[in-house]
Amino acid sequence: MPPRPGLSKAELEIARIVWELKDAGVRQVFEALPPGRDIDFATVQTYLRRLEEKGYLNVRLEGRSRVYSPKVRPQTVIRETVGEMVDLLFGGETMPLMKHLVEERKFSSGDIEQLRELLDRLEGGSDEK
Amino acid sequence: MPPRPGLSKAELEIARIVWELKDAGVRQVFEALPPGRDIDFATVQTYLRRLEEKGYLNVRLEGRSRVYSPKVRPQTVIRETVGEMVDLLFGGETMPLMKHLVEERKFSSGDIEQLRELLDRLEGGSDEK
DNA sequence: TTGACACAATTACAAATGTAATCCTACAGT
DNA sequence: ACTGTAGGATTACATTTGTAATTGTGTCAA
Repeated sequence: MPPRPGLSKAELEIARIVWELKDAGVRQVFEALPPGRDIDFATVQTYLRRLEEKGYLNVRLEGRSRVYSPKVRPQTVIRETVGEMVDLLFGGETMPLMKHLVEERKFSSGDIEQLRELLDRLEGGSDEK
Repeated sequence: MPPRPGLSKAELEIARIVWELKDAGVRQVFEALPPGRDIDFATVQTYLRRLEEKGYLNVRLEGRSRVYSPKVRPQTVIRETVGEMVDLLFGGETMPLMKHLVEERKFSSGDIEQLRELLDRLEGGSDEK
Protein backbone atom coordinates (compact mmCIF):
# COMPACT_ATOMS: atom_id res chain seq x y z
CA MET A 1 0.00 0.00 0.00
CA PRO A 2 1.94 3.00 -1.14
CA PRO A 3 0.40 5.16 1.54
CA ARG A 4 -0.77 8.16 -0.44
CA PRO A 5 0.87 11.40 -1.52
CA GLY A 6 2.56 13.17 1.36
CA LEU A 7 1.05 16.15 3.09
CA SER A 8 2.40 19.62 2.62
CA LYS A 9 2.83 21.90 5.61
CA ALA A 10 -0.26 23.93 4.93
CA GLU A 11 -2.30 20.81 4.34
CA LEU A 12 -1.10 19.32 7.60
CA GLU A 13 -2.14 22.42 9.46
CA ILE A 14 -5.65 22.10 8.07
CA ALA A 15 -5.81 18.36 8.62
CA ARG A 16 -5.12 18.88 12.30
CA ILE A 17 -8.14 21.12 12.55
CA VAL A 18 -10.38 18.58 10.87
CA TRP A 19 -9.16 15.86 13.20
CA GLU A 20 -10.18 18.03 16.09
CA LEU A 21 -13.54 19.03 14.73
CA LYS A 22 -14.22 15.47 13.62
CA ASP A 23 -16.58 16.66 10.96
CA ALA A 24 -16.59 20.13 9.50
CA GLY A 25 -17.43 22.38 6.59
CA VAL A 26 -15.04 24.93 5.15
CA ARG A 27 -16.49 27.72 7.19
CA GLN A 28 -15.95 25.89 10.44
CA VAL A 29 -12.40 25.00 9.63
CA PHE A 30 -11.78 28.55 8.57
CA GLU A 31 -13.10 29.86 11.85
CA ALA A 32 -11.13 27.35 13.85
CA LEU A 33 -7.87 28.78 12.57
CA PRO A 34 -5.76 30.23 15.35
CA PRO A 35 -6.18 33.98 15.53
CA GLY A 36 -3.38 35.64 13.69
CA ARG A 37 -3.17 32.93 11.10
CA ASP A 38 -4.13 35.19 8.23
CA ILE A 39 -5.24 33.05 5.39
CA ASP A 40 -8.07 33.40 2.91
CA PHE A 41 -11.30 31.44 3.04
CA ALA A 42 -10.73 30.23 -0.50
CA THR A 43 -7.28 29.06 0.43
CA VAL A 44 -8.70 26.85 3.12
CA GLN A 45 -11.11 25.47 0.55
CA THR A 46 -8.24 24.55 -1.69
CA TYR A 47 -6.39 22.76 1.08
CA LEU A 48 -9.48 20.80 2.04
CA ARG A 49 -10.06 19.78 -1.54
CA ARG A 50 -6.47 18.65 -1.92
CA LEU A 51 -6.63 16.77 1.34
CA GLU A 52 -9.62 14.93 -0.02
CA GLU A 53 -7.97 14.27 -3.38
CA LYS A 54 -4.94 12.87 -1.62
CA GLY A 55 -7.11 10.51 0.33
CA TYR A 56 -6.75 12.02 3.79
CA LEU A 57 -10.33 13.20 4.17
CA ASN A 58 -13.79 11.96 3.37
CA VAL A 59 -16.28 14.38 1.99
CA ARG A 60 -20.03 14.41 1.65
CA LEU A 61 -22.53 16.91 0.38
CA GLU A 62 -24.78 18.55 2.90
CA GLY A 63 -27.15 20.69 0.95
CA ARG A 64 -24.93 22.64 -1.35
CA SER A 65 -21.82 22.52 0.78
CA ARG A 66 -19.20 19.91 1.37
CA VAL A 67 -18.58 18.50 4.81
CA TYR A 68 -15.23 16.92 5.48
CA SER A 69 -14.24 14.27 7.98
CA PRO A 70 -11.00 12.44 8.76
CA LYS A 71 -10.24 9.37 6.74
CA VAL A 72 -6.71 8.69 7.94
CA ARG A 73 -5.99 8.74 11.66
CA PRO A 74 -3.57 11.28 13.13
CA GLN A 75 -1.51 8.39 14.46
CA THR A 76 -0.88 7.24 10.96
CA VAL A 77 0.10 10.61 9.62
CA ILE A 78 2.31 11.22 12.62
CA ARG A 79 4.06 7.89 12.15
CA GLU A 80 4.70 8.59 8.50
CA THR A 81 5.80 12.16 8.96
CA VAL A 82 8.09 11.47 11.88
CA GLY A 83 9.49 8.43 10.12
CA GLU A 84 10.36 10.46 7.08
CA MET A 85 11.97 13.12 9.19
CA VAL A 86 14.09 10.57 11.01
CA ASP A 87 15.21 9.14 7.70
CA LEU A 88 16.06 12.49 6.23
CA LEU A 89 17.72 14.05 9.22
CA PHE A 90 19.27 11.07 10.97
CA GLY A 91 19.57 8.38 8.37
CA GLY A 92 16.78 6.41 9.98
CA GLU A 93 18.24 6.25 13.47
CA THR A 94 15.86 7.17 16.22
CA MET A 95 18.34 7.59 19.03
CA PRO A 96 20.06 10.70 17.69
CA LEU A 97 16.67 12.35 17.51
CA MET A 98 15.87 11.35 21.07
CA LYS A 99 19.17 12.72 22.22
CA HIS A 100 18.57 15.95 20.38
CA LEU A 101 15.14 16.36 21.87
CA VAL A 102 16.19 15.62 25.42
CA GLU A 103 19.11 17.99 25.21
CA GLU A 104 17.71 20.82 23.20
CA ARG A 105 14.09 21.13 24.19
CA LYS A 106 12.79 22.07 27.59
CA PHE A 107 11.15 19.64 29.98
CA SER A 108 9.59 20.18 33.37
CA SER A 109 10.48 17.72 36.11
CA GLY A 110 7.00 16.34 35.70
CA ASP A 111 7.76 15.68 32.05
CA ILE A 112 10.94 13.90 32.98
CA GLU A 113 9.11 11.74 35.42
CA GLN A 114 6.61 10.80 32.74
CA LEU A 115 9.38 9.92 30.37
CA ARG A 116 10.94 7.62 32.93
CA GLU A 117 7.64 5.88 33.30
CA LEU A 118 7.33 5.43 29.58
CA LEU A 119 10.73 3.84 29.52
CA ASP A 120 9.90 1.59 32.44
CA ARG A 121 6.84 0.37 30.66
CA LEU A 122 8.93 -0.47 27.63
CA GLU A 123 11.38 -2.67 29.46
CA GLY A 124 8.75 -5.01 30.79
CA GLY A 125 6.83 -5.03 27.54
CA SER A 126 7.50 -7.08 24.45
CA ASP A 127 8.84 -4.37 22.21
CA GLU A 128 12.48 -5.13 21.84
CA LYS A 129 14.47 -3.75 18.96
CA MET B 1 17.13 36.86 12.01
CA PRO B 2 14.73 35.06 9.75
CA PRO B 3 17.06 32.10 9.46
CA ARG B 4 17.04 31.49 5.74
CA PRO B 5 14.72 29.71 3.36
CA GLY B 6 13.89 26.22 4.52
CA LEU B 7 15.48 23.14 3.05
CA SER B 8 13.57 20.80 0.79
CA LYS B 9 13.88 17.08 1.27
CA ALA B 10 16.24 16.57 -1.62
CA GLU B 11 18.36 19.49 -0.52
CA LEU B 12 18.57 18.12 2.99
CA GLU B 13 19.74 14.80 1.66
CA ILE B 14 22.57 16.51 -0.17
CA ALA B 15 23.41 18.80 2.71
CA ARG B 16 23.97 15.78 4.92
CA ILE B 17 26.55 14.48 2.51
CA VAL B 18 28.39 17.77 2.45
CA TRP B 19 28.44 17.88 6.24
CA GLU B 20 30.05 14.53 6.22
CA LEU B 21 32.59 15.26 3.52
CA LYS B 22 33.32 18.64 5.08
CA ASP B 23 34.44 19.99 1.76
CA ALA B 24 33.48 18.58 -1.59
CA GLY B 25 32.96 19.14 -5.27
CA VAL B 26 29.89 18.00 -7.15
CA ARG B 27 31.57 14.83 -8.30
CA GLN B 28 32.43 13.77 -4.79
CA VAL B 29 28.96 14.41 -3.48
CA PHE B 30 27.55 12.56 -6.43
CA GLU B 31 29.72 9.56 -5.69
CA ALA B 32 28.93 9.63 -2.02
CA LEU B 33 25.26 9.04 -2.72
CA PRO B 34 24.03 5.77 -1.26
CA PRO B 35 23.99 3.04 -3.88
CA GLY B 36 20.53 2.73 -5.28
CA ARG B 37 19.80 6.41 -4.96
CA ASP B 38 19.45 6.96 -8.67
CA ILE B 39 19.81 10.60 -9.39
CA ASP B 40 21.55 12.49 -12.15
CA PHE B 41 24.85 14.29 -11.75
CA ALA B 42 23.26 17.49 -13.00
CA THR B 43 20.53 17.13 -10.43
CA VAL B 44 23.07 17.06 -7.66
CA GLN B 45 24.61 20.17 -9.14
CA THR B 46 21.29 21.92 -8.96
CA TYR B 47 20.78 21.00 -5.33
CA LEU B 48 24.23 22.20 -4.40
CA ARG B 49 23.69 25.49 -6.17
CA ARG B 50 20.37 25.99 -4.39
CA LEU B 51 21.90 25.08 -1.06
CA GLU B 52 24.46 27.78 -1.66
CA GLU B 53 21.86 30.32 -2.79
CA LYS B 54 19.83 29.64 0.31
CA GLY B 55 22.85 30.27 2.47
CA TYR B 56 23.51 26.76 3.74
CA LEU B 57 26.79 26.21 1.95
CA ASN B 58 29.89 28.16 1.14
CA VAL B 59 31.40 27.80 -2.25
CA ARG B 60 34.75 28.58 -3.76
CA LEU B 61 36.29 28.08 -7.15
CA GLU B 62 38.99 25.50 -7.47
CA GLY B 63 40.24 25.70 -11.01
CA ARG B 64 37.12 25.56 -13.10
CA SER B 65 34.99 23.72 -10.56
CA ARG B 66 33.14 24.76 -7.47
CA VAL B 67 33.94 23.27 -4.11
CA TYR B 68 31.29 23.42 -1.46
CA SER B 69 31.59 23.40 2.31
CA PRO B 70 29.10 23.66 5.17
CA LYS B 71 28.12 27.12 6.28
CA VAL B 72 25.36 26.23 8.70
CA ARG B 73 25.97 23.52 11.27
CA PRO B 74 23.87 20.37 11.27
CA GLN B 75 22.82 21.15 14.81
CA THR B 76 21.19 24.31 13.60
CA VAL B 77 19.36 22.70 10.73
CA ILE B 78 18.24 19.89 12.97
CA ARG B 79 16.94 22.29 15.57
CA GLU B 80 15.00 24.23 12.98
CA THR B 81 13.62 21.21 11.17
CA VAL B 82 12.59 19.37 14.30
CA GLY B 83 11.13 22.52 15.76
CA GLU B 84 9.01 23.08 12.71
CA MET B 85 7.84 19.49 12.76
CA VAL B 86 6.86 19.73 16.40
CA ASP B 87 4.90 22.88 15.68
CA LEU B 88 3.16 21.42 12.70
CA LEU B 89 2.39 18.01 14.09
CA PHE B 90 1.96 18.69 17.79
CA GLY B 91 1.20 22.35 18.11
CA GLY B 92 4.63 23.01 19.54
CA GLU B 93 4.47 20.49 22.39
CA THR B 94 7.49 18.28 22.67
CA MET B 95 6.07 15.67 25.01
CA PRO B 96 3.58 14.15 22.59
CA LEU B 97 6.42 13.60 20.17
CA MET B 98 8.53 11.96 22.86
CA LYS B 99 5.66 9.71 23.76
CA HIS B 100 5.12 8.81 20.17
CA LEU B 101 8.76 7.97 19.65
CA VAL B 102 9.10 5.88 22.77
CA GLU B 103 5.98 3.93 22.01
CA GLU B 104 6.17 3.53 18.27
CA ARG B 105 9.83 3.15 17.47
CA LYS B 106 12.06 0.32 18.52
CA PHE B 107 14.76 0.63 21.16
CA SER B 108 17.28 -1.87 22.42
CA SER B 109 17.75 -2.16 26.15
CA GLY B 110 21.04 -0.40 25.66
CA ASP B 111 19.20 2.49 24.08
CA ILE B 112 16.81 2.64 26.99
CA GLU B 113 19.68 2.73 29.39
CA GLN B 114 21.21 5.61 27.49
CA LEU B 115 17.96 7.47 27.54
CA ARG B 116 17.71 7.09 31.30
CA GLU B 117 21.16 8.55 31.62
CA LEU B 118 20.25 11.49 29.47
CA LEU B 119 17.28 12.16 31.70
CA ASP B 120 19.37 11.87 34.83
CA ARG B 121 21.78 14.39 33.49
CA LEU B 122 18.93 16.79 32.86
CA GLU B 123 17.61 16.71 36.39
CA GLY B 124 20.83 17.79 37.96
CA GLY B 125 21.55 20.34 35.28
CA SER B 126 20.19 23.85 34.96
CA ASP B 127 17.81 23.31 32.10
CA GLU B 128 14.39 23.55 33.63
CA LYS B 129 11.34 24.29 31.53
C1' DT C 1 45.54 20.11 -35.42
C1' DT C 2 41.52 18.18 -34.72
C1' DG C 3 38.08 16.05 -33.01
C1' DA C 4 35.95 13.36 -29.49
C1' DC C 5 35.50 13.00 -24.74
C1' DA C 6 35.05 13.93 -19.94
C1' DC C 7 33.34 17.17 -16.71
C1' DA C 8 31.22 20.76 -14.99
C1' DA C 9 28.18 24.90 -15.66
C1' DT C 10 23.62 26.51 -17.45
C1' DT C 11 19.16 26.33 -18.75
C1' DA C 12 14.74 24.02 -18.94
C1' DC C 13 10.48 22.07 -17.40
C1' DA C 14 6.76 19.64 -15.32
C1' DA C 15 4.64 18.79 -10.79
C1' DA C 16 3.66 20.34 -6.24
C1' DT C 17 2.61 24.10 -3.13
C1' DG C 18 0.90 28.45 -1.16
C1' DT C 19 -2.29 31.61 -1.96
C1' DA C 20 -6.11 34.05 -3.82
C1' DA C 21 -9.14 36.07 -7.61
C1' DT C 22 -13.27 34.88 -9.88
C1' DC C 23 -17.49 32.84 -10.64
C1' DC C 24 -22.13 30.95 -9.35
C1' DT C 25 -26.41 30.81 -7.09
C1' DA C 26 -30.01 30.70 -3.46
C1' DC C 27 -32.14 34.06 -0.74
C1' DA C 28 -33.48 38.61 1.60
C1' DG C 29 -35.36 42.69 0.91
C1' DT C 30 -37.64 46.43 -2.12
C1' DA D 1 -40.09 40.17 -10.43
C1' DC D 2 -35.38 42.30 -9.67
C1' DT D 3 -31.09 42.80 -7.51
C1' DG D 4 -27.49 42.99 -4.35
C1' DT D 5 -25.11 39.93 -1.43
C1' DA D 6 -23.25 36.18 1.39
C1' DG D 7 -21.34 31.80 1.19
C1' DG D 8 -19.29 28.39 -1.23
C1' DA D 9 -17.30 26.23 -5.59
C1' DT D 10 -13.91 26.92 -9.37
C1' DT D 11 -10.20 28.58 -11.65
C1' DA D 12 -5.85 30.90 -11.73
C1' DC D 13 -1.15 31.87 -10.89
C1' DA D 14 3.43 32.66 -9.07
C1' DT D 15 7.01 30.08 -6.48
C1' DT D 16 9.31 26.13 -5.11
C1' DT D 17 10.88 21.59 -5.88
C1' DG D 18 12.50 17.41 -8.24
C1' DT D 19 14.76 16.22 -12.03
C1' DA D 20 17.29 16.40 -16.26
C1' DA D 21 18.53 18.10 -21.09
C1' DT D 22 21.83 21.30 -23.02
C1' DT D 23 25.71 23.82 -23.51
C1' DG D 24 30.59 25.16 -22.88
C1' DT D 25 35.50 23.95 -22.59
C1' DG D 26 40.04 22.08 -21.50
C1' DT D 27 42.68 17.78 -22.80
C1' DC D 28 44.45 13.90 -25.05
C1' DA D 29 44.76 10.49 -28.71
C1' DA D 30 45.36 10.01 -33.52
